[in-house]
Amino acid sequence: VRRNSKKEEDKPTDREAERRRTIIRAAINVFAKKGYHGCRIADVAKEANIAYGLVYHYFQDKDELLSSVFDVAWTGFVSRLREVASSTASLEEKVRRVAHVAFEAYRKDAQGVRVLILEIARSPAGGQMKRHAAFTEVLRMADEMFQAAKQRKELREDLDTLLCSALLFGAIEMALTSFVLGLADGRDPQALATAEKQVAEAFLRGVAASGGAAAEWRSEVLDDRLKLSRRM
Amino acid sequence: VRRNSKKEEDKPTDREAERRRTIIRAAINVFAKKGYHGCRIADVAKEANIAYGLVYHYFQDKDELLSSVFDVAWTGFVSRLREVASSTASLEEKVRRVAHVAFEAYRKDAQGVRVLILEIARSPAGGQMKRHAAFTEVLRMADEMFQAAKQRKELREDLDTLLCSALLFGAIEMALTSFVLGLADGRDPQALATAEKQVAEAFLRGVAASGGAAAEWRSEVLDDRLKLSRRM
Amino acid sequence: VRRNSKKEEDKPTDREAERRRTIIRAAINVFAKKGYHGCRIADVAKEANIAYGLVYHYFQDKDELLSSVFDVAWTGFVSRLREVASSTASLEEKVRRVAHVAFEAYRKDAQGVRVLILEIARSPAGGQMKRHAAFTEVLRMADEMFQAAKQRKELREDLDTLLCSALLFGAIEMALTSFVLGLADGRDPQALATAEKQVAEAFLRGVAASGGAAAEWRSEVLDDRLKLSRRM
Amino acid sequence: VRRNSKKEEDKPTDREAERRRTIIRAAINVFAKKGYHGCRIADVAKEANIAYGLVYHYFQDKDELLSSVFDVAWTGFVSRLREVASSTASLEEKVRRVAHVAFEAYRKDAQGVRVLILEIARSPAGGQMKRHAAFTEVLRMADEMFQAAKQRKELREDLDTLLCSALLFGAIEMALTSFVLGLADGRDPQALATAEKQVAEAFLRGVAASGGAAAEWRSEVLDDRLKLSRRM
DNA sequence: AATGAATGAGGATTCATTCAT
DNA sequence: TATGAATGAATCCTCATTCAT
Repeated sequence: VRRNSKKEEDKPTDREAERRRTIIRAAINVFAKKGYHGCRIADVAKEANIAYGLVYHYFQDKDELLSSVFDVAWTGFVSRLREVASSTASLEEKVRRVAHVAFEAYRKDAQGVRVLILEIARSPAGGQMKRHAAFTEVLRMADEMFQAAKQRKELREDLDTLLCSALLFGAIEMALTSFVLGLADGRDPQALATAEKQVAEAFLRGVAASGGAAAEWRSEVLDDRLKLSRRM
Repeated sequence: VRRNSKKEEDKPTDREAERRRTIIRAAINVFAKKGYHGCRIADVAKEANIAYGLVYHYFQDKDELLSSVFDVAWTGFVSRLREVASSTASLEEKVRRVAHVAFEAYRKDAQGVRVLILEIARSPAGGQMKRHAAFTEVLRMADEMFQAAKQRKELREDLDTLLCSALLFGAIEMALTSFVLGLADGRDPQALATAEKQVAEAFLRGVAASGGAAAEWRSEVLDDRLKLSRRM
Repeated sequence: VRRNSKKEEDKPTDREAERRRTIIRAAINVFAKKGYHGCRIADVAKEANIAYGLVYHYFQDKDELLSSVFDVAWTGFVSRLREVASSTASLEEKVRRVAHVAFEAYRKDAQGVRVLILEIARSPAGGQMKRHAAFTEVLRMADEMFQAAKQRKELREDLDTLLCSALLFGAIEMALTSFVLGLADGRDPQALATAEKQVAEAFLRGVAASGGAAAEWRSEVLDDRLKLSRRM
Repeated sequence: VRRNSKKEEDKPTDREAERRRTIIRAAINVFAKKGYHGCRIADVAKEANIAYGLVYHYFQDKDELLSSVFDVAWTGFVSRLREVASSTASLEEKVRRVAHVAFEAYRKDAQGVRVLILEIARSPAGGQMKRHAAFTEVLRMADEMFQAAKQRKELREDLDTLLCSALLFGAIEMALTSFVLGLADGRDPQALATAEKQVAEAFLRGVAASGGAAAEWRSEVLDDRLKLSRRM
């Protein structure tokens, strides 16, 4: 008399989780189109093809929805980064993999990355430290990775590790931004592959042609700083 | 009864320009504190110590004010960049100077840079292409700079110039972001000076310790990409 | 297979009636805690430990539930009053019994009386004449009681009977209110007993010490009314 | 050149105060019609002939408006009561004056009293203790009045003073309620005058015909309480 | 009967913008 | 110019009610 598959008993929870995912996905799309603050609950509901009020069954309020969007978009990314950072590979390998994780995320869900880059990672300086913290988290994680690399002599001794972290993610982020903004063609797999490779390569070896005037580097920078400082 | 010297006739215009500047400065401060979208006209007026109705004498509407904020914060920066990019200096020198311009902007007006970085450069993907365009403009300018450098063999041949632009500004921006977010101490001049120097240096020479496993680099990246791609 | 005793056939109805009672009781408790308007269907359902959709099996809508709450709380009270009013006892006895009915109701179900006093008897002036009417009903009933008493010379000749009704119930209600609001301790049986006795006594004999300046009473009230009327 | 009347300089403040009063008056009217909770800001604005956004210039939110309504309606009443209670008149005189204050309030502003009686004095048990406290305040004030009277032997010795307070205000309130509800004709000045006089008179001397069966009063009440208590 | 997901109208509140002074 | 009162569209959120299971 009783229907007995495990599947059926799980369904209620599954349904709910699925709905939440649907709504979050809709929210991500709306973000991508209208931006973080232009995102109205009504838009999300319409995008998700559900009634307005239903959003409030699954999320306390707009803020919780927004936080969830962030979590979903961010958590997977961070856990993949952590995996790479904590591996035993060489620094070079790790850097390439970090770039790969970021570009792969873009390939899989450009929309999500768009939101991450344009809307969430930086913006609402005001209320939500969660994002702030999350952003910081990644830099710290990379910082540790570079510190370890420094001890293993894989990193130039003179470089600050936190700065290296900033540079790596800044480079990656801006590279993706150029795709997000349409300066480069994100639909061209070759372009993405090249960018991914070059980001890591340039980060590791620099952009200057070898044999260049590297020697002159330590010359006094302060002099032209004085000259320049009045210009602003 | 009325004195009619040149001075007096100029004054209205001066006054107006000054008022505009006052309001824009107030807007920048509010942005820095509350973020782009948390910025209400009333807040700006209060920060500028004027009645909020008065804002509408100097600016068509909120959008024009926002655009003006952007222009003020952006224009000076871009013109300084252009100056550097169009100079005859070597690529290395140019890169150092670009970094210097950016860091100097931060030293002069951290608040303004904060706004540029956290609020304006990216966010309101929706309405304002102006910012979009402006952002693009810088990347294109740098692109030309790198193309020229490539021709002069100052840039590694294998690197895409647009990507180099993205990397340079990504690195600079994220380095400044680490100050903006408080990960690094922006009040310490030494920290800023070091960061400025290292950003340029790392961009030019890379972060990898020389003599490292550079040889393995050209080995097949695609292989592990295949392995990794399933993990996401 | 199916047993078909009377019992079973009655049960559905019993069940339903019991459910209704459960829900109404829950509603009363919620009213007492959150007030008439703070009472959401969901709260009632939770208090009754049922799904909130189920409320709609037993009640047409919120209004019917509210009406039912009112009926349950009110009907018993009124029928007891009617019993007293229509008895052949003396006015004094009747008054004491009316007070007793009211205080006994409080002893049995302070929560219910609380609702009656604070929420239902007066408030939603708007939609529901039912309550209005019910309130009126009691005053009319008492009015008749006092008219009869007047004819039997048990009531002072100069007093308006409707006014007497208002005074009696006003006195009782406010006395209970002082318990409901916690000004007097409703958990102290002695306090309740005293209040009950004194309400009736004071209503019948007045509060003024006997032998007092009763004579001056008929003096002109209008005079000081004129003086006072300007002060408002 | 300068216009110099005091009046003009006061105007801004006056205007504001006047507006607030206008809005509060409108709110009172809406309350009287639709009840405390049926009162929408939009209704108040319409009643006051202003845009509803304007309400928010003068009041923080709905709650502050409601509180203000309460204050306006209550404060004057209480201060008049206090005046009476603290005077040196005899208890009888004071009681008459208290009744007069209440009835006069009704004559002056039946709508306001209606709101006080039907909506504010009791209802929103939930949020606002302000009203609660205010209600209590009056009872306490009267309590002190009766305590003093007791010491001067103007009050029957056996009566609890707090109970007397409750009875007095209960009687007055219910008498007014009968007008508010339309059971008695509030537009008939004679009816009001009579009610006022009789409320005080009945409160002081009781309703029972003199020479009645007063003697039997102290007979056992407990006996019939036992009998009655099972009836409920 | 019972459940709670789904719906959407209703109402509070905010804030850009206008306008009378 | 300068002020801030006035306006009302836009948007969040609540909650009574319906409905599929």
